[in-house]
Amino acid sequence: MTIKQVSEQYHISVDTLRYYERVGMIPPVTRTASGIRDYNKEDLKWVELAICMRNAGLPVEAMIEYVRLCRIGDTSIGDRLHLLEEQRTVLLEQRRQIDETLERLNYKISQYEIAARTGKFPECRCCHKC
Amino acid sequence: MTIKQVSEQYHISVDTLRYYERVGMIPPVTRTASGIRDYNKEDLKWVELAICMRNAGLPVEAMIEYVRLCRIGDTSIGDRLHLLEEQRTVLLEQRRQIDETLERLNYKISQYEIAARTGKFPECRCCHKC
DNA sequence: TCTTGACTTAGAGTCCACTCCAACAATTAT
DNA sequence: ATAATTGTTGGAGTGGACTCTAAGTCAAGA
Repeated sequence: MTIKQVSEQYHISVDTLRYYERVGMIPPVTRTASGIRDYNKEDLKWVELAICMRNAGLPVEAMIEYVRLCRIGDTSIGDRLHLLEEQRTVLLEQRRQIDETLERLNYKISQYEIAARTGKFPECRCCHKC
Repeated sequence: MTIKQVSEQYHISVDTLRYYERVGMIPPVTRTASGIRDYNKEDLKWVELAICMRNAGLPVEAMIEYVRLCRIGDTSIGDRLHLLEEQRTVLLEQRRQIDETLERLNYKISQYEIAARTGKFPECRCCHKC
């Protein structure tokens, strides 16, 4: 699979795909005899994982470290487990923060909906007059 | 309340507090006669809101626009409601993405726990041998 | 009064995660 | 065969969100 096809399938730019490989966020991709990238199934799995992690906001650095650990073999299993658990903690905290903000947003939106209908804000416990 | 006290109370640097004000992410803060910031209750509410939004990962730009709309008065209520709903959509999508990544992470972690105990991976449906 | 520490601004610097560019090589279409 | 497209690299540029520095002002204690 060419870089362009991968780019289209995963809605990610070819520049970003090359960047991920260059910095080690995914292992080196399979190449044709003439040096052109030809993503195989496993390469795609790595791409998918990288995109998933980045979409959740995890740092590129963490993926680079994970890939590095994978490449040194079985002796790094404990370290890899530790890394994954750390990133899970980060995501759980991030989700908690999002939920907190969503609650605040929902309250503000409800006040604004009343304001939009009635022309003025109700008895508003909301911060700074909403 | 001085900038330093606010900085300590909200675990945010004084530089960031000044930056938020400078770019318009919060309205101008109350000052003493000699020009020194003296955050009052309402100023603090704005700081709190700004921090909450940023912690959830919402862009500074969105808060700037919200503050701008608030400052032009009641005619912007509809626009403010629209902005808040947009940001809520962003957060819901972000949370969905985090949940997806958490699921993947949890599966990988479970495989690694087995591997760490037994010394090798179980029949692994996980991508790239975990 | 003097020193110490906290405050002010404007502007420069940093870090992250891309994103773009130049110059060239390989493949595909006509 | 040639033109267009897609690929390659190394390196420079960008945008977002801070973070730091310089040069100076203000306030509280000895």
